[in-house]
Amino acid sequence: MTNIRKVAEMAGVSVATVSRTLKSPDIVSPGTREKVLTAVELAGYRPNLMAVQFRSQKTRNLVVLVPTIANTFFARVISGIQEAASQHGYAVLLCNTLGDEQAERGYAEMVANRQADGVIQLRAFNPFDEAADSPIMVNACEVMDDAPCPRVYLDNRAAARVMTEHLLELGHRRIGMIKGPRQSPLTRDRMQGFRDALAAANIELDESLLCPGDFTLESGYRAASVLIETRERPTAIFCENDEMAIGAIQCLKEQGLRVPDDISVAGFDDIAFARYCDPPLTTISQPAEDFGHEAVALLLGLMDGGDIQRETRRVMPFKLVVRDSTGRVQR
Amino acid sequence: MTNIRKVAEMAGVSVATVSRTLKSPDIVSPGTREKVLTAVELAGYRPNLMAVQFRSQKTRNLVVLVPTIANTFFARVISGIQEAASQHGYAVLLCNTLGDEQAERGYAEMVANRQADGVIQLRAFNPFDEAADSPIMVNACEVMDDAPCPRVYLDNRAAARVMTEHLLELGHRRIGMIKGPRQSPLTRDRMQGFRDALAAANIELDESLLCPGDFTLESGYRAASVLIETRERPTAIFCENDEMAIGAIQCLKEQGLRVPDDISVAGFDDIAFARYCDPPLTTISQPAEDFGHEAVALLLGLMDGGDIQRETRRVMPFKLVVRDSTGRVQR
DNA sequence: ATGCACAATGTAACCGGTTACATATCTTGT
DNA sequence: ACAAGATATGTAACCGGTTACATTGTGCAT
Repeated sequence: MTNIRKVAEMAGVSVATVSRTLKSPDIVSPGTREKVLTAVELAGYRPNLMAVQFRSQKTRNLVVLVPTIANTFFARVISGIQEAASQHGYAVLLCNTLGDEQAERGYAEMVANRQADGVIQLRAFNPFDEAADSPIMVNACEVMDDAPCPRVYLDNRAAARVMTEHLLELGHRRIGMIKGPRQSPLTRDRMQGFRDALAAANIELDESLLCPGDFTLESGYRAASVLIETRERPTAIFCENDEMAIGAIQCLKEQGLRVPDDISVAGFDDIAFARYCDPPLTTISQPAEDFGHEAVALLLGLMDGGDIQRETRRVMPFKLVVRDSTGRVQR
Repeated sequence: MTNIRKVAEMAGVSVATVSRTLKSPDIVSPGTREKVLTAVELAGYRPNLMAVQFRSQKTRNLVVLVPTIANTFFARVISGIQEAASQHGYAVLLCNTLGDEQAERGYAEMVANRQADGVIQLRAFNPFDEAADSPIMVNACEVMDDAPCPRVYLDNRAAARVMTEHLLELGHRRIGMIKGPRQSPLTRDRMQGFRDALAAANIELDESLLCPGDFTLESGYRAASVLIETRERPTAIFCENDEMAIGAIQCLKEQGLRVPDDISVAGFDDIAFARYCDPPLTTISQPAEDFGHEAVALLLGLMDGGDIQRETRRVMPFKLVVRDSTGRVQR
């Protein structure tokens, strides 16, 4: 393989001159520059990035820990990360962890091992040693309450409250909820927003209308089948993501219920399918790609040792998108 | 940062002994091994992977070029790649190219630059210099006819033929098709399978029933709205992927048509949503994750210089999944 | 006791860039 | 004409592992 020494020999200069010609052309004389560049061309020389990385102790790789890439919302966030990263000359090492904490710890070690310069964690779990109090990490989407790093997230509580108020305005009083995994702070926050709205409207929450789910289509389907069996059926169901909402709608329709005439359904995330299901889904839209952009920006800032502190937070905006899956309550 | 020399000093041995203790413990005496291991522990020593990679000239990174990560089928393939790669100690560098050939060429250079050991390309495009006749690459899913590398793919022609025969058996004679992007060999092959089945049944193909699409929900919706305006409306529509089928169904229902009573719709891929749309979609299921596993296996074989040749091919199995979106033709 | 095989460990070259420092050459002001 | 500074280029150390080769030590056969 052609290396810098061979090129130097061909051009009749020293290795330092070759290196300088490629990195800061302005400090070598035009004549030598010409000689070196033709030699580079002739030899088809490409600097060995591994040597560069080794020397500079920077990989220009970012590790991204994602619970499931199969989730369309995460897929969009990753697109955003990828886009921002390559704009800044970073590559993305994707790690589909399926929530396996041991695997996440392993991937986080890639930073200690110098396979990557930093980590973007999309789940509320700290894969670093507790002792390390300032890991090179940014936590996005599902954030920890006490993350020792910058955070990018949605005000899930406020968003859930807005959606609940929308349902209340349509006259719904018995509202079911299909929740995410128990340990997810997303679930806790969205639940809290739901409670806030009910409390403000002086409505008592019927705990039997809270159903667990895990953000998959299947779990939404199963949860809906449970909810419609309750003694007094809810007139609306608020699902913590769109996949579960779509699963729920399918179940309701199979049971002969009309959406939204007999029962309203709301989702969360505004994935592409939300607009194309039947009926199109009322949901909360989030700027998924921007979560990715912002996470990368914070991580790069953190690595630069700039003014990004571990307390830094970015709260992203949301929007209530009303489509046809929610309607005025019938009596 | 603690390096091997510091550990050697702490343990009172040479750097070679430390290296050997960690790489082939059996060739150092138990006594020294003990000393070295405690020193490693004490110092919290982690070998600098960049140095290791530099020395060995192997990165243990694989580049994956994917047209859109937002496509649920590709998301599953990537899951499979990731899984197989990490089983073999490789990390995945994900590159969401959006079909930008310039970007793909740039990512392919990561191999020449030693940022990665090989490439998995999920699109029918050769990002390497034509001159390089054996790039370290495997082409999967959308494969080139003349790829200079191993291939993993479905017999799309046969699968499309099977689906078309299913529609013919249900009595359909006027069948529309929503195609993928013109330049995709997937489209060409599925079209060919479609033609094969019609020809075998002695049915002439009405070219006006072929509609272009681009594998997105939106394009399926638009194409369907065009198809139902044709003078003599088709009784079935075969879509080249599930996203377009779901978009099409939504359009048909909005126009007051019942699926499958008025018009049947078939998809391709069997994504998770296919089972949960209304009506559940008849489609072709592909072992998406296995495409990923197989692609990694071939790539590793290619890198080992084993018996994997550039002519090697793996044809993956498919299955017709009949659900409720296709039905007997009404008259 | 001598020689030989083999095991355990040490020494130092090497991978391929980058860059601090040294050296040589050319300007410019007095 | 000469000092001082600027400009251009070369030399070699360095990053942190790995490993060929050298060295030393140990056991065993003769």
